[in-house]
Amino acid sequence: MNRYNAIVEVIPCVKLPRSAGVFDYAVGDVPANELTCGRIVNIPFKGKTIKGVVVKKKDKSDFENIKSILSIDETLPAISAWQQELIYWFSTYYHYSLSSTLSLFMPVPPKKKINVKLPPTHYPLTTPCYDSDDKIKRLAQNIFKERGKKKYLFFPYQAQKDYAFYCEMAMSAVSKNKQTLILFPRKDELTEFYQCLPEKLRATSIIFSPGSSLSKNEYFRRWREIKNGQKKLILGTRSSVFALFHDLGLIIVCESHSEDYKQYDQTPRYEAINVVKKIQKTTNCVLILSSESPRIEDAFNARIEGYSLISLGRRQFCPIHVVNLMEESKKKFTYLSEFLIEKIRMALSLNKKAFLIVNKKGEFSHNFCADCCFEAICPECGLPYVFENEKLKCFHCQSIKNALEVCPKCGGANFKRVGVGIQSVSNELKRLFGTRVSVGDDENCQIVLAPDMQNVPSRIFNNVSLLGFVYVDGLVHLADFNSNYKLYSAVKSLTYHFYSTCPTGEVFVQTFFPECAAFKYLADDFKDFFDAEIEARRAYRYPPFSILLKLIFQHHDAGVAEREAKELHEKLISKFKGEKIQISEPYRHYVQRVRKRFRLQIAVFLPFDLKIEQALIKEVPDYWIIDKNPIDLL
DNA sequence: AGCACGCCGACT
DNA sequence: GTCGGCGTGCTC
Repeated sequence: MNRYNAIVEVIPCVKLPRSAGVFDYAVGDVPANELTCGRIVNIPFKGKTIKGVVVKKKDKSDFENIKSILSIDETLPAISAWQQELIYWFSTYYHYSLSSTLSLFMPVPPKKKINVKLPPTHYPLTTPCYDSDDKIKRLAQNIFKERGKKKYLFFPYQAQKDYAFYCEMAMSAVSKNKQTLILFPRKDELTEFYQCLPEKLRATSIIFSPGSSLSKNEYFRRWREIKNGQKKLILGTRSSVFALFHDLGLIIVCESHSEDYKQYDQTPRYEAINVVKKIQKTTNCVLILSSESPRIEDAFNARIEGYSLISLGRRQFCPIHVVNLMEESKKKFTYLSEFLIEKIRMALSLNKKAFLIVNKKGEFSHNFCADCCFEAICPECGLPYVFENEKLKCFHCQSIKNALEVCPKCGGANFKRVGVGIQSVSNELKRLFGTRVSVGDDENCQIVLAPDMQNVPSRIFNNVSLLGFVYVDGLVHLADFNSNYKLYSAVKSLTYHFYSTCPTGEVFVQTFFPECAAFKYLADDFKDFFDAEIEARRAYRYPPFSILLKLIFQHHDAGVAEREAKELHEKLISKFKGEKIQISEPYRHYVQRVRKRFRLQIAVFLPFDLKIEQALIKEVPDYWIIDKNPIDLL
């Protein structure tokens, strides 16, 4: 086995644990000159035949019982150099094995060709197209003209105009025969955009996001169309960054502040934005991050790397008014300020709707025994029961329990229900304005309440003239490095969609904490919020001033989980003491049990030194979950 | 990660 | 006497 180049290193296309590396194979009967790096080959692996990618040729292997490559896959184009670089980067950056990373980028080809022709997913054309104008055209042309300038932060102006701008950009790329990727936070936003695509773009566009609506075969077919360069405009959600693009000229990330770009509940816990940033570096395509409130790390990074800031204009008369509930409550404690009530009354009198956010479900958020202060807690999740419909409900696990009649601690029967809830606000509004109030979208109601800011479809703003944030203070109480940003960006984003539909409307935000950074800068430029936030993060060495890792271990036995976490913590402390590394004590997740398992977490703050990071990760067993750049530390 | 192998408890 | 629970170990 010492023939020159007789051995190749192969990344097998299977999911393997973090610690797995590349695998050696003998060239065997395959013509060695065709076996170039990047070629996709069929290999025997664990008794099965699977695909793999050749990444290196060498003379000998340290491994004893080495198997041979079966054949080269002639039907699939090779993985190009920049794509290999991307796969290696992803693997090291997110501490995810090369094999697992490869299987993200390379779907399994269907076993045999099935010619089931599904009718093409048909979306009706709602509005004809976006109307572009000279200003939009000029901006789009300038971007492709400017030599050297590749990276942009785009500050949205008005949804229809911004969409027109994306189309112009995509059109320019198509005319240069380059591919464009446009990322959307969710499928809803994607389809909304797709519905209004000009015919010329639609003909060369392809929606690339896996899910129930897309069969494995269809997904593979589209993957190959993108890889071959047959389609030029790729629309997708988070995971479409794993398409292997043919000749990419442009990436646009819509609403880049969205948490949906981070896979925070499943391994690998990656960020689509960091992946496209890497793609930009390796392909040198144009990258546009679009958001009124870009992620702090993106804004910080943009400043360092000299991103250009662009926009179609500034909204002149669309302010956000902050209502100080602390002041209002001096007269009488309230979650509904007289100011806001008056604004609702005005909207109704003009036959307009009011859309209100109450970011707390149920009726009352806490149930106390008035005598001994015992609070009813969900035994499964450890979170307070919420009072709703005369019952106790846990909005985390959805369990329902009869309301307590006697206190289990002191035997008293004297309960008090406190705290805000969407139901109690709804009841209060019904009392004030009659029955024209609904929780959730209802055509017949003039006052519509919603429990969250993320899942609000733009069409809901039709005929709405007032957007009110009645209660969003919940996030302020959470002691977390990112909660100010979460709150600020969510309010900004919803306001943008509202003003896009209703430019003459008004926006009000109620809070007991008007001095909190999330509210203080709402009416100002993003820069003002950013300057305050970045200083806070610098002071505590939070990202982007360190690399933050959240290490997670879960087990159905609380004792086992605690012991395991303590053990790893001690090991890490002893090995990395003295380095520029901060390691938190193990702490419990804010939900006591996640899917019946106790969850322990350790937060690690690292310097920007890959060697140190990898040395630390080496000590973390495969069964621990690693969340790099977590969206919170809760 | 995912799947096979392996060793003990509740059944026909 | 078997079916099946999930603890341990391995993939060139």
